[in-house]
Amino acid sequence: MAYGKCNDGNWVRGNAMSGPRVRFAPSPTGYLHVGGARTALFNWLFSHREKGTFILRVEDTDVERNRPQLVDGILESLKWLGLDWDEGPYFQSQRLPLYRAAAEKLLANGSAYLCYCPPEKYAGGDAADPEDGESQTISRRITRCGCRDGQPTDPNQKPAVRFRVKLGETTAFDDAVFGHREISNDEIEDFVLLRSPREGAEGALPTYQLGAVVDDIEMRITHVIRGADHLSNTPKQELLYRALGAELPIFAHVPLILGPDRTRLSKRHGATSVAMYKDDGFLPEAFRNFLCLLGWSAGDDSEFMRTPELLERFSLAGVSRTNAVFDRAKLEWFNTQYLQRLPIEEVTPEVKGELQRAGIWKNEWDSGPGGGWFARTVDLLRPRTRLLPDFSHWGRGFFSDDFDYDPAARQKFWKDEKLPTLMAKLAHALDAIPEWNHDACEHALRGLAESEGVKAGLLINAARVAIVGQAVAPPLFESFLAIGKTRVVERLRQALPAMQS
RNA sequence: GGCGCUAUGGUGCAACGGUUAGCACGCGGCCCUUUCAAGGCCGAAAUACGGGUUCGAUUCCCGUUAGCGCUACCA
Repeated sequence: MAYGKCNDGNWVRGNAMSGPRVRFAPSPTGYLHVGGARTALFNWLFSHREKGTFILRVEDTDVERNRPQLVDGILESLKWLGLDWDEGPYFQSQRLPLYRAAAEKLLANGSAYLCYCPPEKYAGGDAADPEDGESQTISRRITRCGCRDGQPTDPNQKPAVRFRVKLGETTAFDDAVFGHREISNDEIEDFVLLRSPREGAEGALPTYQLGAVVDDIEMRITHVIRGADHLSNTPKQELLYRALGAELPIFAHVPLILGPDRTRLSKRHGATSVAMYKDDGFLPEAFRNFLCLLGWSAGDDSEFMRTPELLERFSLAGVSRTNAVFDRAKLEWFNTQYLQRLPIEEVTPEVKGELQRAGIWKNEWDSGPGGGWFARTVDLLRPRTRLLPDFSHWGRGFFSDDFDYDPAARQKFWKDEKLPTLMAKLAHALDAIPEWNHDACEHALRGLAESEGVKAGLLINAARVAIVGQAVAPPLFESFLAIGKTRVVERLRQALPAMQS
């Protein structure tokens, strides 16, 4: 082996002069999905851990399926996740001459040949392969047509360029995650390098195999960290590296992320795009922490790990080989943990963003005396929050006078018919408090309960619904302080009519 | 169909020849209590199956099964 593991378990070349170079190469056929995000995260962690370079490359060679406008969304999602790159984004669509030159070289040295078979002959293999398992058993076979031996099937066709796989040999490589891999070349088809030029197009487009390898060579990628769906493709790429006279990078394939039904995660599983999680109100760091633990572990029981710790502990050696199911419940748990455990100054900006989205943010909370109030209020609310929108939904009454009474809360805590009278008295008693503090409020309320012969809980629960419209809220007297005397008294009085109905 | 990869509670991970198989999420119960969370404690829940190797297999080997991947002029 030309390389080995260094102390921390990460694979590096023995004589690496500078740090490793890795890349994340999404293709703009959709949004950034969680599987891609996890791959990007591993690359990012690895490159930072090893003081290397993280390159972003957009693989947009499939004109048919490409949606250029999706690129921005992908970049945005990466940024939201905090996965910044050092180079790029490079676009394969702007590097076409590179791939064509490589194909020429392979043609010239006999590693490739022109294939004149009509594309339809091979295209649509999946369509012809019935998912239902009924009838026709189309066994797909390894493509080896007459063109390989210089007998063009149809010289009138515009040819594609295929790689000439040397039969009777074995191709092997060492994967940093899956270990030693070996396959007989006889199992590898003569894969296409350059697609046949289409009508009206200016030239031939490369396939994934060619594009990825040429770019990885040209960009001097040292570690290819990507999804395990490429494990079976790797021998082909190794053949390409050799035919191009390039040194092999270290491959590290990471297991796939599955849906709850253990099939590959896809749209029908619901939220699969990173953007949706952002919209749902997850914190990027919580999402990162969760994602990192899908297919990787620090080797012990550690779970809650902030990014610096992840950076410190990440290693390819800790990557598992089994596919993992994406569990939203656990993601939410992580978010809850972050919402509660982060230093308050790290969560207030996020809450500010949420309140802005909800249209109830006031600039006076930003700094000065008001800033202290905002941070204290967020701190008061956060033990009961799970996602960011909780602040603007059930926490709305703390920031806005415009809130509704939750029907279930009214139903539950406004049942007692004495309540309107009691609440009026409570409002009066609170209004009379000279110094608005926790104990004074509690004193006033409990005193009233005692003199009226009712349980304090009755007043507490009813008052809570009256001041914030919710059955769920922080402890009442702390809520009183956060909302302020004037508003509390006002809201108590305003609730009276609703309480009677 | 062919080739390959994988296999620990429902889920994510630990145990890398010897443990009463550990942790976390979720679930159930209890405590706390001013609602609801959080937190604390307790509990149910797993080595896919069958053969080997070994004094001893979750762990190593083989087979079966299942899932997934590749088998495209997609990436």
